[in-house]
Amino acid sequence: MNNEHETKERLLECARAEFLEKGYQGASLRSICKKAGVTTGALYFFFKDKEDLFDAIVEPTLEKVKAMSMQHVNQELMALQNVPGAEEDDMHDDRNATEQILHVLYSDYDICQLLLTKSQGSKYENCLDTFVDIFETGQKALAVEQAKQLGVPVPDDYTLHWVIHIQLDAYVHVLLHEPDEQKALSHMDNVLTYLLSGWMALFRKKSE
Amino acid sequence: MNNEHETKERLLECARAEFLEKGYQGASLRSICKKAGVTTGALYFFFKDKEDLFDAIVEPTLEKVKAMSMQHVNQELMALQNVPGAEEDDMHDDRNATEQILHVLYSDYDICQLLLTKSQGSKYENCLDTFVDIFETGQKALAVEQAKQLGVPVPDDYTLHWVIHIQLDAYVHVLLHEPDEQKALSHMDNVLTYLLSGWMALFRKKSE
Amino acid sequence: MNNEHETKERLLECARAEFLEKGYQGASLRSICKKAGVTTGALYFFFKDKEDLFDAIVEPTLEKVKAMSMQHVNQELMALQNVPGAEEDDMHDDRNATEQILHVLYSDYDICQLLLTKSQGSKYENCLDTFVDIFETGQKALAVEQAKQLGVPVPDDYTLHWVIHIQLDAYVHVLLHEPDEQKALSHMDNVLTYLLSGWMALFRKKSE
Amino acid sequence: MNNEHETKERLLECARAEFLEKGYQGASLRSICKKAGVTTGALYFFFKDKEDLFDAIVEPTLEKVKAMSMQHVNQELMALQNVPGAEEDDMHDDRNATEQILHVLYSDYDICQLLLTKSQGSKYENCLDTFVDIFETGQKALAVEQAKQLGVPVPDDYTLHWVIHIQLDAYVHVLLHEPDEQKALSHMDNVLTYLLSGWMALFRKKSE
DNA sequence: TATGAATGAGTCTTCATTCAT
DNA sequence: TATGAATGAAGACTCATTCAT
Repeated sequence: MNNEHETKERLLECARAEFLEKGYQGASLRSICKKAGVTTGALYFFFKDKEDLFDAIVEPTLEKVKAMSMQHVNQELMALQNVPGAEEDDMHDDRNATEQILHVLYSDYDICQLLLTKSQGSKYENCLDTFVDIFETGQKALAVEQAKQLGVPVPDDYTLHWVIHIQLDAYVHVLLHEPDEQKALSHMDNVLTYLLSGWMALFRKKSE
Repeated sequence: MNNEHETKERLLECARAEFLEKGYQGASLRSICKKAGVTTGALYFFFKDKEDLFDAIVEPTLEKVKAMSMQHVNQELMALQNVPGAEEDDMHDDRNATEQILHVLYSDYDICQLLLTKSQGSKYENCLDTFVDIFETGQKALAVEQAKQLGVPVPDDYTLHWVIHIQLDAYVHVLLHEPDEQKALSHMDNVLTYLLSGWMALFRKKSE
Repeated sequence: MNNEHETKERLLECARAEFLEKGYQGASLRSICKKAGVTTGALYFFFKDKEDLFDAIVEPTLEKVKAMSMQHVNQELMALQNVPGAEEDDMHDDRNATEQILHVLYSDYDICQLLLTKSQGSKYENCLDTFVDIFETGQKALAVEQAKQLGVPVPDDYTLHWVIHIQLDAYVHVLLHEPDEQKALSHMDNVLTYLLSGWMALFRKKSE
Repeated sequence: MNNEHETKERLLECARAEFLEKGYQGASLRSICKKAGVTTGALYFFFKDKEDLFDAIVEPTLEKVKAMSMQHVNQELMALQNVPGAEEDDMHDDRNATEQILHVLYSDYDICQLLLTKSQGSKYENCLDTFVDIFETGQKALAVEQAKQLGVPVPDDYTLHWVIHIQLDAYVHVLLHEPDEQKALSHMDNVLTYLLSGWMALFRKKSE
């Protein structure tokens, strides 16, 4: 009524706060509406149900992150085909990628918190798996290529799967424990070293 | 009634199943009692409230794991003081430690699931942090010692903190995705290589 | 908007479907509006409230049937005064009347369903009584005349009242169980025999 | 608490009143509880849900009437096999049967009202059909027998089905319009004459 | 004519918890 | 030890209705 969708925005804001505070299951629509200064009916004018409200808060961010992830994977795949290239560049690329990824994640800081730690009971409970799937293709291709060049066997699927997980966990962890983007980035430098070394170790000849 | 604590045991068992199925918040005490064939009053004779019931299920395991963790840390600390020792032994020790740790975790398989994925809303929501704290002391001492021997600066606290996390995450991940203990152990071999390489990379001279 | 009363018609149509499906009480104005592709406000422009909407659907048919019923009663009354006539003609007239009545009822088949089985909670809950009242006058006159001619006492009021009811129930029953008008009519032939015999039995001398 | 099931009884009583007043759909559990002086939780201790509450009120009566109906049908069937007997006795039997049936119905007067006019939306909406089914077998056997004796064709199924309906409707009608059992019975005498004549008319030779 | 927004009371139902017995 | 009974607040959600625009 006032101006464009003011109430809806207020509802979304209050809902985000409530979900962050109490988690998806613990959140109360009543409480959200009270904070927003409207009746429950108003909420149901804008949103189909609790899940739909959560969706509205979380989907845009999720889509953004998903799109970015796919783009990164595609770039990696293309780089692999064209220039079977220098390691230093890889490291440099990784750094850039990390910076971009972190930036997107920190742009929607609390939405990410919501998805990662407060979504139990909603359909986003295991949304991390989606990203594992996305990165898996790229990582596998990389592993195959690298193994060929080094003349060693390709690490088994389970291990590769786990490596993706641990890399994603690095982002999750930093996001969950370091609220400042700059510090997060600088910390991620060390982490990348760590992860890269680990990754290389998978391609060492067993006999050595 | 029958013998000593039959009812209590039955309640605990049904509660565990319910918590596993629906999570801490989603679980219903009524439903637990119905499955156990008693009335809610009976439950409240044995347990103060919902949280207390969850405690009773989860605490013993948690204590066991905590004790074992502390013991491992202590052993490591002692080993560090006495025998500034051979690397191969370290690797060997790590393997042994991993085996023991996995065994304890898999002994109480579903309690661990409960704690790691179904405790949102309870005070155990972030119980992993406790273990990070426990291992942190040991890991720091190790880092200091190792840095001294290699003549490089000690990695910063944040990084060390994160390393612990990633190591614990390795256990969490395997526990969450591999129900078979033997397979878990064999997989962990690869993972250890990965983690150890990452760890070593933190002590490489930057100039190199 | 488009042409004259397009929206109103669409609302009426959707409302009829909803009332038929869920009954008066179970029907939802929202749901009706959604199906009609308008907002609730639009509905309230055309109709005062839920009852008024139901009225609009049901009244025309009700009036039509009421008018026809009164006409039949009047014809019967007039026939009674003029030609204290032949029985065969009666039967023949009855058959004609039945045909006409059925035709009107089947013309508005689902409105009749609505009134007879889905109007609980509305003011039409007992609309059948109206028709009992209408036919009662005619039937009583007929009974008096017939009793006089046969020299037997007139059946008591209660019985006469009931007879009307049972005759109407015959229509109701056929309407509710036989969707095809032709079959309904042919079935009604047997029923008329039945009803006529019953009616005659009320005028038999008790001594016989 | 007070004495045996006092609250439950009070709930049942208030519920019956509310259902009678507003119908199944219109009744409000809140309102029932308020009248009974308990909270909604109490109601849900005794009854699973709204339907279950309605069941508890209605089932015993329904079972009683059903049992009695089946017994009557069985008696009729047996009488048919043994003594292909005197008509006057039949009439007499019918009278007795009617008396018994009416007595059972009037014993639970308002439960019957509930079932017949206030059950829309519940699973008893069409409970009358059950009774049609019950009586249909008996009536058909009777029709076959009678047709054989009189040397006329058996009336078609549809007509027989309708006859049952109309006979049951007689009970329904009297129950719905005459609150006094004695008056109802005396009225039913006339009705029986009517119905019997109608029934006989179905077996008259068409040529005559 | 009709929309979009909102109300407020109401729906049935479930919850953890209590307590006399 | 445990039951049976009950509380009271809250859960998500739907309702018919209103009204400024």
